[in-house]
Amino acid sequence: MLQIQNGHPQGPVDGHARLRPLSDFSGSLANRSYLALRAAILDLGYRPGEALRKVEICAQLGVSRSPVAEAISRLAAEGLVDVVPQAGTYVARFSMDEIREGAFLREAIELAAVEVIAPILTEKQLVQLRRNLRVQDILVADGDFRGFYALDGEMHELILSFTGFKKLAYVADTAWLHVNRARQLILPMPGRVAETLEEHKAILAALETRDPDAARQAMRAHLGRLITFLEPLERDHPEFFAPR
Amino acid sequence: MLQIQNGHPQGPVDGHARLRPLSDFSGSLANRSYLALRAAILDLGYRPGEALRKVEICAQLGVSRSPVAEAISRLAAEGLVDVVPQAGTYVARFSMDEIREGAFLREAIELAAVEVIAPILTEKQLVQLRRNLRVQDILVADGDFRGFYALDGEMHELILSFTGFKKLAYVADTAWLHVNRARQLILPMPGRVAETLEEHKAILAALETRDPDAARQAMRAHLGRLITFLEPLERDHPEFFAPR
DNA sequence: GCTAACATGCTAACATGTTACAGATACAAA
DNA sequence: TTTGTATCTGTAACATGTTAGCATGTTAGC
Repeated sequence: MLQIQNGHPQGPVDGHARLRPLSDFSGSLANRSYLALRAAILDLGYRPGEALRKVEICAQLGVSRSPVAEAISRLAAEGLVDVVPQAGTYVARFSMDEIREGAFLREAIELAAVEVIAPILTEKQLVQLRRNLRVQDILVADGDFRGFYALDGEMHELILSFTGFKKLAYVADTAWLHVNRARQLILPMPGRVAETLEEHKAILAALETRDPDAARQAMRAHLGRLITFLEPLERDHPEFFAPR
Repeated sequence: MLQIQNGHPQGPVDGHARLRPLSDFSGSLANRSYLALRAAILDLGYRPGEALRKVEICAQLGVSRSPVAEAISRLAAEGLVDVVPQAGTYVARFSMDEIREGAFLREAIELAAVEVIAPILTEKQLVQLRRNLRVQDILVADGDFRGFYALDGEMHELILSFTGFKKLAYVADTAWLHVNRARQLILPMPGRVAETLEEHKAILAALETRDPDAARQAMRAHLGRLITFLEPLERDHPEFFAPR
């Protein structure tokens, strides 16, 4: 996928303890290995460009190469790692193109979602959204950014689930993966969090009017603002980005 | 993923010759096995609900279980097969919900695509579209439905590629997989093909005006018509659909 | 006849041995 | 110094042996 021409700069930072134990996850060993690796990559525990040593990972997780191989092939499909045949596996570097593409895809999905659900939202569903927003309010007041991000994600997930389509959230999340990884580099700014909350409220308000176009507009405004905070990243952290 | 509770009805139909040889494909053995299986499933060479016998597949393709296992895990991720741990792998049945979801996702992507490209299309890109449409015209006149479907796919691919995003076409195709499989059950109707051509022309016409809303509308009309032909399938071919 | 314990066959999941290629290094030739 | 070639190392890709869970058929018990 990505050609790495010469030398693979940084090796492991400390050589261990970046993977949570498999007992934290559920499912087959392959699935658990996948989740453990994915979490570590998204947390930047493995740094972009770094080589993944399969034997080391096997030892750390206490499993054989088979489940780890399957985990890595799934990560490759999502674009989180680059596999160079017969040579090595490397944590994918950021790419502003991929981030923009993920944002575009997610925007397409969420705009289509609010458009279809706006006219047919039930009172029960609106209650769920209102409750979520009230909690967001409290978390912002408390300065609990981590909690706020969780509720943020939940709100978007709720909206997608109201379409009745089951895999939509998965596709949107996969698209958003690179954005989420990049977001680790941005310190949460109190002002931005308050703004985000206002944008969420505007989305709910539009949905309450049951006007598809208004809902689209509110959602577009929200997602459009997000990307503006990501654009400067390439300048600020060039070491994590793929050379152009 | 899908719970199969009781008995796995139909076995192999003729037991062989449904897989094209690996030499027809390129890449690693795992990738080639994936492509061969995928093609066979989409062609309905393997029927929905049928069990996939890994050893048989290995023998037919002349490879060991490893590449076939990876191929199957990819197919499972795309929802084309259902893996029941320690029990068996079955070709996924159709599900009208999944078909609708795929259509929704593809519509979301293509509407977003025409919306962004409409104002910025280059003359060169328009020429590509016009040329594609002229060929479609000829193929319809010749009654070459197979060729027409190929050009149809190419046109949608062109439009997505003009956004500059690389994986968009892949996501749209994956979403469309179930629809494509279901489409095998519909005989091409000359009238419908001519209609489709007109819809394609309307899309190009809208793009030529560089009006995003007109382009959205034309694309929406096109994709919306398609799904109406799929809805009767569940009634006409209940044996291929998952029980509700 | 009906139910439940058990035995059997088949499968995915996992472990591990083997192969072949990419890439680095060393060195020879120009 | 540069360039080409041989070798050597580490890795993914592949092959195959092993384990354990599910479905089913059979038999024992009632």
